[in-house]
Amino acid sequence: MDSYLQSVSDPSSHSSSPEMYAPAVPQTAPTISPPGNPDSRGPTQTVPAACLACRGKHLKCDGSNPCSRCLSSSSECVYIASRRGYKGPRKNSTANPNKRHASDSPPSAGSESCPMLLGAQVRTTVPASMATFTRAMTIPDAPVSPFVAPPVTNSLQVFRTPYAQDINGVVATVNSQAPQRSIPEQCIDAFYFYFYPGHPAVLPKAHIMNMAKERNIEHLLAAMRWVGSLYLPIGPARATFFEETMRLLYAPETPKDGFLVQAMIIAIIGLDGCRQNDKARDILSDAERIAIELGLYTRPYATTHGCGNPRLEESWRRTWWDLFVVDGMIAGVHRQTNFLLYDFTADVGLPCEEHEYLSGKIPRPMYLEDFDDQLFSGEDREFSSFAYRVASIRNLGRMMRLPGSGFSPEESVDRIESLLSNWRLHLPKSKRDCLNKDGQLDEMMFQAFMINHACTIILHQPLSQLDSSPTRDVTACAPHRAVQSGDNFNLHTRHIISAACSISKMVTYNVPITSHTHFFTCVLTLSSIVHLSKWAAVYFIQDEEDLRQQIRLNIGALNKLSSVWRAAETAGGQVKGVAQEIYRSRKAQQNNPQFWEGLTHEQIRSTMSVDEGIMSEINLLPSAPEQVMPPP
DNA sequence: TAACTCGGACTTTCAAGAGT
DNA sequence: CTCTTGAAAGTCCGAGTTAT
Repeated sequence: MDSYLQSVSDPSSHSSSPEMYAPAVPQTAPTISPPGNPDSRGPTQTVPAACLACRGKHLKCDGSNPCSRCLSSSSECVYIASRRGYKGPRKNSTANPNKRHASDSPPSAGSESCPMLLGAQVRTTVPASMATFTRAMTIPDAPVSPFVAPPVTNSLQVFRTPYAQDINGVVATVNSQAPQRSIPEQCIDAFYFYFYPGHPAVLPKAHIMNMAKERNIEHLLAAMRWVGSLYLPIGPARATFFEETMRLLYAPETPKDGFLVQAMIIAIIGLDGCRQNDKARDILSDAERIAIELGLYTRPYATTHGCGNPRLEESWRRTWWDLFVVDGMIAGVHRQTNFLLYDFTADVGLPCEEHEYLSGKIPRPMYLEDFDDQLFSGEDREFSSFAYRVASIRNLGRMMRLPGSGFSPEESVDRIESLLSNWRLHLPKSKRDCLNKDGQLDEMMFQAFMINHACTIILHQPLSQLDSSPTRDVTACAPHRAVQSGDNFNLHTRHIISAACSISKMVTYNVPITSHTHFFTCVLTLSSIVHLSKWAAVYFIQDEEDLRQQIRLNIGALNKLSSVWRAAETAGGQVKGVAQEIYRSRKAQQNNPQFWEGLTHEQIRSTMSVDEGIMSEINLLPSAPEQVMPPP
């Protein structure tokens, strides 16, 4: 972090280029102030930087903030740093590897810089310097959005299909007479539409915009813009948003408060999805430290810092618990951190239901002790979906604290299985699926179930009958774990197959798959490992058609997710590679007449046809990306 | 006729290499 | 270190298109 801070905040660290960006552009703000004094220029003089709205429309910008055009159209006037003249990092950069360039394309996120590829990689203690970021990381290829017109000759044209988001998840196309929305505005909209349902800690949009008028939360807005931009094909602006986010997170002027923790959580998830796990973990550890220093985990924090605003108080409670959940998810999927916050005794209130948060009718919070008490008292009180999500991730923490964390004694496995089953059994009727009362997807319950199923697989796989060695190459989310033999073969196997099927079923909820948390990618990969292991095991031949459908669902989902998250692209490519290997191996086996012994003609024909079917699904996946990232 | 779109001329900026 | 060069990124004029 220090090297990054220095490289960003200390202009003297730039040996040959004194400024990060165009000299005419001040570098102190994420949305930079327009340069120069407009009065000193003649009316026809070209301004050094036009705002995004004017640039997009090819219109003259007066350079003030807000510029006259934005002022008259009441739209957000945003200036971003210029990348003019930049042609990639200097070739002889070895002389000063820490030097940061205007749009420093971070080095390839190959196997070294992309821990998702090598889950077993040991965490580095030295935070990555800014020089380790690649532009490829921040700009996934061909991001798509169902609400944005497909790319046309002029890439800016796509932004002329604006959309707005009703906070309940309903997207309404903005009526064509509404003022045009700037790219940053659209990124914020994309954040709220795609990302927010999965991590609803920050204030709802209207309230965060009001907050921005009173407080310095530019770092939070920058993080929201960057993550929102991942869902939109916005070109170079994304790299700028990313750099501004990273700079502001550690800028001296950024206040160390709950908003910073919120910004960090957003950045952590974005980085993790872009396969920058090292950097994500660095920020996670900083976010945890700051959250603990602030006392975010204590009951009084919300009221003390809520300014008498119940919604803001709720936002602080959500911030702690979302950090808690993200810490657990990162530990669970990569198995390189240890879910630090699990051991932290927090008495902060549990979050309320989403509709209550959005409407502002915030009930008095319930607490984790209430939750634990009701489990033992036997009374079935209903808690919020967020609370069940917290409870689900706590089970993951308990599982991770098992002695000998890889291959636990069966006794311990049984104990954790009881916790997982109890969590499911004690759900109130309204929470037994992922749909709310209106039949809409309840993303908090979705994640709660997702975590529960993932725990089941992680817990039982080592003792299961399925040999996962054919899938050893699938390490996109976590290192491969060899299967040990055990006495309870069939029971463990049934558990993981059932969980893998449940995960595949979760793909079918009728919402954009990219609006789920990006950690769903890793859970899909877990599920795919089970499906592929099952396919590789000849004795499961009887339900291959179901298997084919489940693999198809997983692959379709990974394909969709890869349009936003590079991590999904990697996982999908690895799943494809393994499937091809299994297919080749099956074909080789099938050449041996003994393979077909005892099977009817019909079974032989069906097996071969399902194999072909599975491969045709698999081939829809892109191949695993090269170790060295291609330029964006 | 006003408002909008966007091709493209022109300008600015940077990296790289040559020269001092 | 300065100067030159080539190319990418940026500004915004103005012709063409669309909406009112």
